[in-house]
Amino acid sequence: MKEKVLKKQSKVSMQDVANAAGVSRSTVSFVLNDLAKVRRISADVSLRVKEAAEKMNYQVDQVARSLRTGQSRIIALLVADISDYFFATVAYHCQEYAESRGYTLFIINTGEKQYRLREIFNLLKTRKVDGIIMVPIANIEEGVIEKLNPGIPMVYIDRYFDTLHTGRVRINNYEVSTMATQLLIGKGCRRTGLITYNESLRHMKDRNNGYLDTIRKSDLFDDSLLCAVEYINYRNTISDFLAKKMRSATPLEGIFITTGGLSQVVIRCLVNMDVKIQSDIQVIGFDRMDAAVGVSVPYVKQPVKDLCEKALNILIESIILHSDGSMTDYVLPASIVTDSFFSPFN
Amino acid sequence: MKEKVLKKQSKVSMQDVANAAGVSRSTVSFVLNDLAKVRRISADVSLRVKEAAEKMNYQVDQVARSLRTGQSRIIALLVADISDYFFATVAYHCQEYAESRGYTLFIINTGEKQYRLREIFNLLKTRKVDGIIMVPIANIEEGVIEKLNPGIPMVYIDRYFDTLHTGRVRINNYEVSTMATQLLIGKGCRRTGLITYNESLRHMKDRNNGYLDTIRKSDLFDDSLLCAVEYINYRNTISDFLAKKMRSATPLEGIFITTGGLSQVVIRCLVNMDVKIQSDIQVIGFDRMDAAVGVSVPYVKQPVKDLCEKALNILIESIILHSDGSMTDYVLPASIVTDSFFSPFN
DNA sequence: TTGTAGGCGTTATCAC
DNA sequence: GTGATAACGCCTACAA
Repeated sequence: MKEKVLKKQSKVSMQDVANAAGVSRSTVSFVLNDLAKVRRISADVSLRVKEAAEKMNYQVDQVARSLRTGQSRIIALLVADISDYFFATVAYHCQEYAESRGYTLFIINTGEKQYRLREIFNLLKTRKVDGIIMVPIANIEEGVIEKLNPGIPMVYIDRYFDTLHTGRVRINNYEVSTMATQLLIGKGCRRTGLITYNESLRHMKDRNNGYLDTIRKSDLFDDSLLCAVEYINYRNTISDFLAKKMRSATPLEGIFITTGGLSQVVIRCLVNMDVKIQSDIQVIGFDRMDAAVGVSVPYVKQPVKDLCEKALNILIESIILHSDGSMTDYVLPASIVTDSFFSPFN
Repeated sequence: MKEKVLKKQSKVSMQDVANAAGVSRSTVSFVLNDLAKVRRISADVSLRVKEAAEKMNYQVDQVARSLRTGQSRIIALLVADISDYFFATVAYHCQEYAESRGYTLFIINTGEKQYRLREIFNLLKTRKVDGIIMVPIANIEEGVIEKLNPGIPMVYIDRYFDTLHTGRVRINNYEVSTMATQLLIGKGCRRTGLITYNESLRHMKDRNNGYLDTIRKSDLFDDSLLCAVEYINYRNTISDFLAKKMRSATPLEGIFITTGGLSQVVIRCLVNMDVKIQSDIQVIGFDRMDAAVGVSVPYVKQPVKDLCEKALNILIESIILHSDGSMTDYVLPASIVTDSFFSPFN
């Protein structure tokens, strides 16, 4: 007979609970999955099952469940660089919120490397990951990611493309850059520079264009004040640029910087050159201002926590509704903070 | 409404490959798991199977495999705070190395919260995670973690306990703190303070004791120069401490700081107070010195990458050998760097 | 209202 | 040398 009375080691299976409660496996399954009411299982039996499960410390085998259901209650976060503070903060908030929604977060570091994507997507597929939150890889071509994704619901966060391929959550990059630039102009800066990445992704183009359009509108455009760097060796590029511009007869009066990492470098260079921020020069940075010691550097503050929650909300909804392509373009407003001491994020 | 056809396509199972190759599932399994030689399967069949699998883009279903084997080729990293730069760097390197060893890394944020551990361990157990790399939670009592761990191989990284409960990888905290303190004394600092956490874990006690023993040996001990902070509100504590000590008639001449986060705060406070680092006061910090703009602050540099690789090596070995308790205490030497500009880690 | 049984895709133990 | 055939633990029609 196939009565599975035998217990394997210390592992408690559903059958064990069923035996203890004197019911069948299916009854246990229904009760523990809160389907007792739907299946009209008696309160008596229900209680007996729950008590037995509790007493035996029964834990659902998620692997077996995944195999059966094709789902995993796992969401993957594909982040471009986990050692970057901004992304690490994204990871933190996604983890917190995913957990509160009953999902496990799987943090994967793409390292900005496109060649890894195929393998990563395969992995996620074979692990039956339910959904993906992704920070697109720098300078990747439109459509590449979607082509590799084997049908897993996905939402972009932070970075995005010209076209809306899939749901995405982001800040109002263009508008906030406009505001920042206006702020600098309003402070009387006539020669306002831009330090940014040479990047094809739209979020960066939006930040750049917010600056450019505003500068042009005020007739202050000067090509030589732009510094668009590559991802490699940008420290030297920035250092050289600033040295040249600050030593000029007509030095920079203001700078807008489009990412947190670049802002760090700029601040350090300026301090190194003994340029007094907020008096010699006006600066507006992006994200964290850890490098801003002794001075209060205004910066664009992204609502990271809200971004993460929204991204997960959209993703989870499309997982539940099986609506593969939730084409939402969710925009949260960023703000400009003028005192950054000790609280770069929140 | 979207079509579900896309989803269906990539559902090629072992049976499909077997059919295509005209063999049985088991043969396919043996061939693809490199057991062809052991099972003495003909080169002919072997090739046929491999070609079929390739052509159909067959991917092993990891969930089904896990259910069958009880393993997952997943390693979990339980990190105390993923938004901390040091730990984010640990995560980065663990991910990279785990991948190169054929494992997937599952990054979990404990958030320093002990009450989460039970649930997390259950999760890992039911997902059949093969092993754990853990940064113990701050101020947790000895033995608590081991009691909750349901038998999953584990290795500690960075932080550790008095007793060797499980394999661990760490730096020579006591020795490097001693070196740092000697360095300060050597520079002529007679009043050298310590800024550290009030923490029961051994790694911190080692850092503190390295300082204390050295200071005492030189007869320079002064209780009032110690600042041991809690994890909450430490910024104000430090700020107040420094303000008081620097305004004193006999101000601090040197400071040793035992973590990266604290170092940041100290630097910022000092700069804010217009204290000139390296002339008014000598400082040796820990880990990253992003806050150190315009000055070169010496700091203790941990070999993060090596720590991670070693931890994974030990863990994977004990997974493979089924040797639950690899009681290795692996110590890597940290060094003291005197120029921290632009390269805090590596 | 509860129980039976089939199957998810793999691996492993047998026979042939 | 190769192929049936059990498990692994769970969910869920479908019976009873």
